[in-house]
Amino acid sequence: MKKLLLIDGMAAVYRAYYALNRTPRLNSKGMNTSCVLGFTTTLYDLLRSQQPTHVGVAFDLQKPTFRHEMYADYKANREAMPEEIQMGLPWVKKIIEAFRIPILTCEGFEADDVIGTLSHKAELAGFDQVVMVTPDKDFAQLVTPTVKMYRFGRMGKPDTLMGVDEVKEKFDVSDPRQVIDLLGLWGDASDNIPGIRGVGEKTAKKLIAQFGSIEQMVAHADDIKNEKLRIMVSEHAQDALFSKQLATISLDAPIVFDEADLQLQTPDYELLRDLCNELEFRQFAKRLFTDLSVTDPAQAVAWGSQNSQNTPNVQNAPGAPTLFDLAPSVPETPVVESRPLTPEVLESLRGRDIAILFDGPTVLLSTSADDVWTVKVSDLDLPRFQALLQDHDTEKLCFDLKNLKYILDELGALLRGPVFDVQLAHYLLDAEMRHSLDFICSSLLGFEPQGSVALVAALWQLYPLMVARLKDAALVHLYSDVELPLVDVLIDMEKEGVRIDVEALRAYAAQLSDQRSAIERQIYDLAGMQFNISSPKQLGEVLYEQMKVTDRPPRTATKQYSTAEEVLQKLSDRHPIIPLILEYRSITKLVGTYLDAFPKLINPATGRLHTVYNQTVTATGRLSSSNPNLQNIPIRTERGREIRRAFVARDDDHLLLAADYSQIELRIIASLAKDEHMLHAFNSGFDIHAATAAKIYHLPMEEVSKDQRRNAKSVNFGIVYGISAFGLSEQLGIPRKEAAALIEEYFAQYPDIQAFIERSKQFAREHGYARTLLGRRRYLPDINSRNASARAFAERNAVNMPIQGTSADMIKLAMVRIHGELQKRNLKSKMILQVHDELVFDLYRPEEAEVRELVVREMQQALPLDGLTIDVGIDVGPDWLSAH
DNA sequence: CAGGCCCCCC
DNA sequence: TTTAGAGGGGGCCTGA
Repeated sequence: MKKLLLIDGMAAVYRAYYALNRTPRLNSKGMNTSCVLGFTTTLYDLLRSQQPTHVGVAFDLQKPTFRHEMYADYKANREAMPEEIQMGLPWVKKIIEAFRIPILTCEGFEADDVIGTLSHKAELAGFDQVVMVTPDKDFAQLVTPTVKMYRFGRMGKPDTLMGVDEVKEKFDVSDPRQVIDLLGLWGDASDNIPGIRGVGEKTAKKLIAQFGSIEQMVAHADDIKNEKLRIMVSEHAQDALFSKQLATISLDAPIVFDEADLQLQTPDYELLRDLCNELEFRQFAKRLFTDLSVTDPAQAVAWGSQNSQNTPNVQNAPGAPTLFDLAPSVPETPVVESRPLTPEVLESLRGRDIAILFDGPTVLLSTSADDVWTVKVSDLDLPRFQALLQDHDTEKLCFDLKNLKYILDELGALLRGPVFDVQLAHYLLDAEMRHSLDFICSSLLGFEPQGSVALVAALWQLYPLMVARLKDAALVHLYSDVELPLVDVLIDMEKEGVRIDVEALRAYAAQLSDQRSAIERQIYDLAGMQFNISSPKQLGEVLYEQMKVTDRPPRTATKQYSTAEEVLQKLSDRHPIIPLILEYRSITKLVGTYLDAFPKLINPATGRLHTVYNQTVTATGRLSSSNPNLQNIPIRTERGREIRRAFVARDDDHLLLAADYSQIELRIIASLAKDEHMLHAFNSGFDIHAATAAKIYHLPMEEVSKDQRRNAKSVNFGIVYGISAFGLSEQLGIPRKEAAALIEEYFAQYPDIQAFIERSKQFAREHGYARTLLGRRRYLPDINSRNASARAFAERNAVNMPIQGTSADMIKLAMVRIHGELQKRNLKSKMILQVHDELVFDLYRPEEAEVRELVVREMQQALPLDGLTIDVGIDVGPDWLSAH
């Protein structure tokens, strides 16, 4: 059995870097070792899991290759290699040497070609198995029964070992070697390889299958029946052939296949140990030590010892066990068996901590990673189940508590006692990651549990991990006192829903639709043709090709014609059709997104509209709302605002009450920055934007003009978002220089704000994350990036997140308290909506005074800010519009 | 069904 | 030569 493992060295280094550098690893000398450590463990794990007999790591020589010229654009735009990787590379090479693995290079060719050529030659030389380790799907072209592709997963996706079957399934091509034709034709957006625009993946597949290859297709392009396709293929024939050439991996690079050289050797333990010491890879060294001790206690004694004389010289000793004779150290997916959840078992589980998971019609309970019971919901002994869940003294472990409670609710079961929600905890630990249980398991446990039985068992492995990490990150308070109690609040709000005046909605929709029809006709008349106005593609063609409303058509990031509102706004006096299109768009949006959508979403059982609040979506800690999204109901324009009239109180005994934080984000900045001027303006009840204008224009407040106030308001907003001169100039429609001057004057007048912004960035640079007043975190891995735009993005987030996130913390706390008070006092008024800085209630009229007082007080006191009082505006009315 | 584009909110 | 260049969201449409 001969098995060759070929690793793309740079790809492994890059991937290691991006995977680990979220929390940069610095050793005591200040060296960032993330990519070296990641590479080392990757290499080690691959050797352990793949158990090859032969191995090699391929690198580019970083010299011009035959592709360089063709790739010129791409190479020029390519992001510079991060400094950490540059520093790490020599160490990576030392590690590879210590493992006694040959480094494979070939002048004029890239690592891909080295891997391609060697895998091909190994196959010809009678190897039983070749595994190519790479992130690149182009390698699918090389996969055969002998050659497999071990593909690094991209962000959050697991690695996969793909053989012929998987490649076939994935690429849907009968002969995997034909995959190249598809890739060539389609292009690869990530590498800027030109494809054929206008021909999609599926069409390409069909065409290639029809002709056999790209070359054949191009040669016989005239035979293509579909006119559009025929033209596309003929016009872009060169692109297609070129793309194929770029994406083709060489199988004949001038590199010698030396079987003896590639043979797996016993590592140079002494060198490895020294490297681990020098780099301070304590965990890895410990793992190596432990693994070694399994096979050979003599080695275990030597490993990690400072005295190198104790290191046994096992190098190439015939018959000596090598490191890689060991079982794979990549955690294997544990096999968990479940037992039937009988009434007797249910009874016996009383008093135990329970993990609960539902999988469709099945309920799964577990008391440890090894003990799982399942039963069909229909066969469940309900009374005993209910009794079990209501035990005050036992802990309930779950995933997605809100959803679980909905399911239990239908069964009439109530959850009591302490609860732990793995998903919610994971959200607090790293909000921007994915929060599916599969993903959490593979990223934190290193394996993907197969099936729900394994998943419910995995909860017990995740639980201590999450608790420890919450403690380490000082997130326990936020978890226990904010997010977890909020679950019940959100459930109640969702269940309450809001009443909609469907008739008003329908009448308004009809009225707007009539207006739209008239506008539509005018547009067709002006264009001289009918087309789909809602299709940006068609609209772009009509405006810029047919009508030529401008000789410099604006483009989107993907080179399509842009028809964005902002763009059309600027062109609006070029042709009368443009204002009509904007009008059409605005009406279509209102009708499609709101007026037509709401009636369909009204729950027939309650007659009310129930949104879903998602607690684990946003990067900053805000909630989001969907189905429908009730956080984006129009208010800015007259026409849009009307929609709010349809949001009405429950009945004649009720009114809607709306309470909102006034200028909360600016207040938070003022408080965090301890800016006296701004605090004073707020505490004196000044119009904050006018006060700002007065300062930057050096005028008394009374003399501030409307325009000056508007400018100041934009700067204030800009501060929240992470200001830039460009953004401000766009926003205000003023030259960039003026915008820059405004910002400069702002900072001169508010030095504390500027200092706060700098502090926020500095904190993120030092810690790798931004945080709110309550300690909520957002990780910013790009904060020290060499890529200026990535770094700038991270810096803006470093400033914005503490502000937006603190505001989210505040209103969440207020919601928990208000909900608690309403329940405690047994009030009939209900909290029904949250819109980031606003809460809406179905107010029972007799309770108006009490609820007003309660809501304002709790909102103000939920999270006191240093140096200023928090202002809450409050109003009531029969509908949402009049409650503003 | 995903991705692009667009537009509504805070 | 073109675009993007202020944070956070969600929904609709197209094209396959």
